[in-house]
Amino acid sequence: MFVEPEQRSSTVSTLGPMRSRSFQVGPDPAGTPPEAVGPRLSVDRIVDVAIDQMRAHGYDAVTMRSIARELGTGPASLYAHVANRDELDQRVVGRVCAQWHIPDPDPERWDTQVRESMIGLLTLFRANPGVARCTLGMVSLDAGLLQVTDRLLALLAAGGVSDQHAAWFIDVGCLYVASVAVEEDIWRERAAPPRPAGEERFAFGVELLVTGLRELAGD
Amino acid sequence: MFVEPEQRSSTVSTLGPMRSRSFQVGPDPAGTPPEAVGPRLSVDRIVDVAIDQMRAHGYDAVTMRSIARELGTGPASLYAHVANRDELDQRVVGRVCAQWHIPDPDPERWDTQVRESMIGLLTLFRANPGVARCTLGMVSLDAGLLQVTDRLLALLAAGGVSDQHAAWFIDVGCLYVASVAVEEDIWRERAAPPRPAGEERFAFGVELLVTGLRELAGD
DNA sequence: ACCTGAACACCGTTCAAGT
DNA sequence: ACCTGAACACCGTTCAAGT
Repeated sequence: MFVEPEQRSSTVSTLGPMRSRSFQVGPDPAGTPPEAVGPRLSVDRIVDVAIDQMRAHGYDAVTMRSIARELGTGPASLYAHVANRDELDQRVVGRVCAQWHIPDPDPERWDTQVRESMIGLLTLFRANPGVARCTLGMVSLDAGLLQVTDRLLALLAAGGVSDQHAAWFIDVGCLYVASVAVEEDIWRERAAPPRPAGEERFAFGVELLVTGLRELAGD
Repeated sequence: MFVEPEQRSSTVSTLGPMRSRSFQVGPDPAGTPPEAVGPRLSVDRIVDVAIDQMRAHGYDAVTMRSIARELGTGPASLYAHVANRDELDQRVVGRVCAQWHIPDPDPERWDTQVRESMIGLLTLFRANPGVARCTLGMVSLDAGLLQVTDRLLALLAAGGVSDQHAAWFIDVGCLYVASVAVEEDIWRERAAPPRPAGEERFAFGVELLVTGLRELAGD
């Protein structure tokens, strides 16, 4: 399991160590700080590369060293931008989950909306193989989900779910989705065929949780 | 994160490399093969040490090298008994889950028995910190649970749950229990106080799953 | 068959030094 | 402040050699 020489797409790989300020294009009015035109390293660039490498080669192939290599530097340079590997993984989850769309609550069909949201998260993990594995080391998925937690809480509140139950449900639900995604990643890496009836199995788990919640909120 | 000199309990640490056949006690009739009296290394001894070290120092502190060190040999020696680290982790889970007690089905209160079984698994993981983390790399917990899966299926059958739903429920249920145990391990390793209301939170998840199952099995 | 020492090809992280 | 080379203290695994 190693990272190949990388004939990956576009821009990133063409940015060698010789990139300099003189390549600047467009207006550069008086006070534009240097960072605005793209410093060699940044948290965003590091997270970008981490996600790209996970998608291309799987979670295990991504290391501080492989990221640094692609950015044309040594591993030590990354530590000016992220504290350690754990923080990097957390930021990767944050970046991906920021794309998670949760609808405005419709009290008539809040449970369907919850089901759809959980499927949406799985879809996101499937589009970014390896990222789900980053969540396993985290104490709680919530840390990477601050942005969307409020919208999820609103959805559940529309169904009459108490704040406490809602918080616990989000915990359990995200844990379930992430676990399924991690399993799928492992199968994919072993080049095993996707488990038959995988979709039904996932739907059943979602159904268990939502039905349980509807029932418990009813009384 | 390193393994301390080990002032661990009883027998294991006193078995030095000088252990010899002459310590044999009891009858040794004609044909007893040498393995019967305890070879220096064996899968069981390796798994024993792995579990002991996880309990004492956490999952991350246990490596092929730390296990070999305690057994008075080098890491290469372990590979005569286990194929790799993944297989070792799987055997650790198998050993611990073999202690999982699942009651004979009582159709009157099958759902309570399911609840109690899930609490029983969490109790087992709590008694063996670090072991839950071994399950995360496994494709499915089932691999380490062959022994008890049949008894769980019987329990669910007594509640009128279909075989397919039962299999899926066991998957989801075990995944949930293991995830909660892993979270608790991480908190413990960070010396953080156990999350307040942790017990209630776990019970809520169990309740979601069992209520959902009862409802879905009802129709 | 079982065990070993030594090596291979890696890790994450630190640190003094440079700009 | 940001970046670097070199080093530290590890990993899992392999392999030729021993018994």
